[in-house]
Amino acid sequence: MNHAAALPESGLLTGKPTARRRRKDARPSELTAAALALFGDKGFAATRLDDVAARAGVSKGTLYLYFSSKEALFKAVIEDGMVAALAAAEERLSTYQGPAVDLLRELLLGWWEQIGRTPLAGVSKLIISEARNFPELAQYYQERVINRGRALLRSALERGIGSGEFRPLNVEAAIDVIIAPLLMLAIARFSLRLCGQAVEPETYLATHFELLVRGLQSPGGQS
Amino acid sequence: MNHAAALPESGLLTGKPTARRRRKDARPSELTAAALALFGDKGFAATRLDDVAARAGVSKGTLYLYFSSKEALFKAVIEDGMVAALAAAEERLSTYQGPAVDLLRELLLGWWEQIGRTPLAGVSKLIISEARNFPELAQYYQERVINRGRALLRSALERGIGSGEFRPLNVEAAIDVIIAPLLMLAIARFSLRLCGQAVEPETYLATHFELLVRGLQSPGGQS
Amino acid sequence: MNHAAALPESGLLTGKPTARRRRKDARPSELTAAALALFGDKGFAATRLDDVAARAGVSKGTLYLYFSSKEALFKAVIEDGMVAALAAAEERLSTYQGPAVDLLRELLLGWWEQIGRTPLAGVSKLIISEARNFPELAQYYQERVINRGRALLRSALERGIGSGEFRPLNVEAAIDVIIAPLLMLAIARFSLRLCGQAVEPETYLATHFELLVRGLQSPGGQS
Amino acid sequence: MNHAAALPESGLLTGKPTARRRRKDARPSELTAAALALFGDKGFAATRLDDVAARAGVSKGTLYLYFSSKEALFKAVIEDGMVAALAAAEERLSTYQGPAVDLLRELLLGWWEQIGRTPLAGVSKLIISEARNFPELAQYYQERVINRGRALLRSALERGIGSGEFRPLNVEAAIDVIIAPLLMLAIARFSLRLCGQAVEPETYLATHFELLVRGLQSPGGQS
DNA sequence: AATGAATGAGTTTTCATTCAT
DNA sequence: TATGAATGAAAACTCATTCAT
Repeated sequence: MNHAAALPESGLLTGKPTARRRRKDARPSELTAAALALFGDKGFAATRLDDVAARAGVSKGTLYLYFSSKEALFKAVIEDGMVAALAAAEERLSTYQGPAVDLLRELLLGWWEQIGRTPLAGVSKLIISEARNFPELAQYYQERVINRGRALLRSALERGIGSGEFRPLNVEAAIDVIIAPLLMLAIARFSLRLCGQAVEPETYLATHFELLVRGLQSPGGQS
Repeated sequence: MNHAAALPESGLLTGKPTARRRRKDARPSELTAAALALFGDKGFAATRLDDVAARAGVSKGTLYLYFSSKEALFKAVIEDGMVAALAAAEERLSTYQGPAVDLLRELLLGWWEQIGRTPLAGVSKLIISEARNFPELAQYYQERVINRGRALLRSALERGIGSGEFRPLNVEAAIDVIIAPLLMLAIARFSLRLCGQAVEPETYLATHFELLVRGLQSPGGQS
Repeated sequence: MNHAAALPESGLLTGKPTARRRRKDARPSELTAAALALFGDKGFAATRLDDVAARAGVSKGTLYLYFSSKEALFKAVIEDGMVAALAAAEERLSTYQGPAVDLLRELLLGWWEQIGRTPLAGVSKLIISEARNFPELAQYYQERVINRGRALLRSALERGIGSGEFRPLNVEAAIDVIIAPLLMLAIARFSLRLCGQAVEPETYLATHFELLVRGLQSPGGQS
Repeated sequence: MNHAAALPESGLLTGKPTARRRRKDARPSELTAAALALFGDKGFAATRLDDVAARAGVSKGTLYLYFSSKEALFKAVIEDGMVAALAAAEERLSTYQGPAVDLLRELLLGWWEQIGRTPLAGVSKLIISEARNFPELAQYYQERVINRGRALLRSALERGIGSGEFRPLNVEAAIDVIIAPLLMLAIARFSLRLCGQAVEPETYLATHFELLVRGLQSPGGQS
């Protein structure tokens, strides 16, 4: 379902590396990108396919060459977003070995760099707005993206607790509390200035991190 | 425009305390309540007025006796939500005089009791989802509800910093970081289980508060 | 599914015998009548709902108040046609007791009077044209209408053979041969002048009957 | 316009008997054959050119190299069918000199062998279904095919009446009555099992012939 | 006040037709 | 010649809004 997978050399392999062919391979991701921008802005139901097509620079009929319905386009948008989000997470995941505090910082800043400040952030608002209208898709997203992100945080927290850096606490609840400001930052870009309104994202993230670290540290910690 | 203002005793005051009269006065808020439930669930565009009418137990035409358009109904839903939210805040605001930490706890728990766990929480998701489609309304909400909530938090933080309970920090950023987990808790009720999925709301809020207090406290504080 | 069933007194029974109510009850059969005329003329796919609505004197949206899709309308057309055809057959069926030859004449002429020369004849062309596109409906029609008509003919033939009026023959094949000219007469009204072109339907039917009776009679019969 | 005229030896005559050349010449009739199959099955409007192209093993664009529009393709299908039907009739027509009864049998069986049981039978259903949508074509078909077939039957009947084999009757009406079972047999192959359902085509035709001959014979005939 | 049948403008969807390759 | 991606006009379908009752 990920149409962006067309590698540069695919033309060579399939034997017809024409400009037209290259265009066709790129089309689906051009279309989902245009759709993401509009769905993220207006929501699924309020977005007209005419506008998606116009934004992508094609005619309305062309959308139907690649997606069988508006709903199929929506699903592809989310799925492409998931693939990209997972790839971004993959990169951040690395095999970090330092202190848990530093790992935590990496996760927060890495999320911002590779998701929060990119167009992918729109997927967050979209999923939140439309989850009830597309329950299976929402569950899939939950399992494949959200739970995976939570697992990254969980391992950082557990490592910190294990090493004595962090005090013992309810890890699951803490994960949610840590994620919430990130999601709100992403959402705010496509909605109200609910948070991050008065400050730059970087300042906001720094404050989040600072509060967090102090909140997590063991009482007799490195204060 | 605010139909929720119809207090229970309005019938008594106007001298016609019949069931019919009370019913008539209650109509608008019955309609906005039904609309809030559906708008919060599906979003504005995806909600049909047929369904709103059916949920309120009236005919579609009746909606137009009270609201001149779907958009007017939407605005009334938000405005009713604002009035109720402000009334709830009013109550919490009181003239609390104890330690800033206790005030902070009161704000968080009071929000949960009077907004987060009530149907009003749906307004949060709705505003987030539709802000871009109704910018004036969103701004109005921002000014009247969000900024007011932020002011409450600001005064608590500043009082704590002033008294030495809390360390100096970027207050505006901290406000956002404190609000985010609350909003996500509200949103999660009408969307994905994005957070609060594995734990009870009360546990979640307790963890949020605990992390927060430790994060805020002055280094040499009452540890 | 037969919307024409609205009896004159239905208004009384349901308590609101208003003109509007009477109209609503009559609508579905007005719509299927308009649809039959156009489907029979142009076929299902080539008929536009706009035209059906215009012929019925309503707007396109009104069609959707009564039928959930073009296909549902088509099915209602056929089903209404079936109900009417069966009612017509019912009447002809009576308890005829005379010679088989006379019964046969009654069946042929009765078919013409109550189906062949009425708008119901359009259903025959329609079913023939669209059977492959609506296989379940076609099978249902086959079972409920065609097989029932065949049964009527079968009993007439078997009675005649039993009484010695008719010579023994392959009854099933004979039924088909007898029906074919009737169907072609119906079809011709909505298609080419394939048969019955040069002669009046009554003359055509008389010739069919005459050939048939002579073809069926026992060699030593009533000559 | 008649592409079926490409005889097998056309390649030889033009001096380029390569497979490619033969393929090229055969294209139009491959396309009309594919189109006949689908038009006969689904009707003109419900058939997509995509499907015609796919069935013929070419791309959609290729259709337009040979036919300027869907309607032109339809006309070619009918015209090819007419040419083939007339050629088939030509053969049967011969200069038969025996008894009229035998001539009649030859016409019925010959029709079955050379039209009824071949794909040409599809043209009958197609013309019946689409006559109203293509009136000029229908009239052309009527004049060139139907009337010619009727003329064959007419001459057989008149010969029989002239020789005393058959009794005097309304010849035009009789022609229609004789043709109807043939057409229905053809139609049934592409539609409902309206007739011929319970018996084999050959049995059906035999019964038709038998009834017919007895129905036609003079009272004092060769019994 | 309340109803709900009717409307028609607005959207999605289809598919014959075109045309650059 | 052949292809198939792209188009856009036309058709199906939806639903906010109106209005006679």
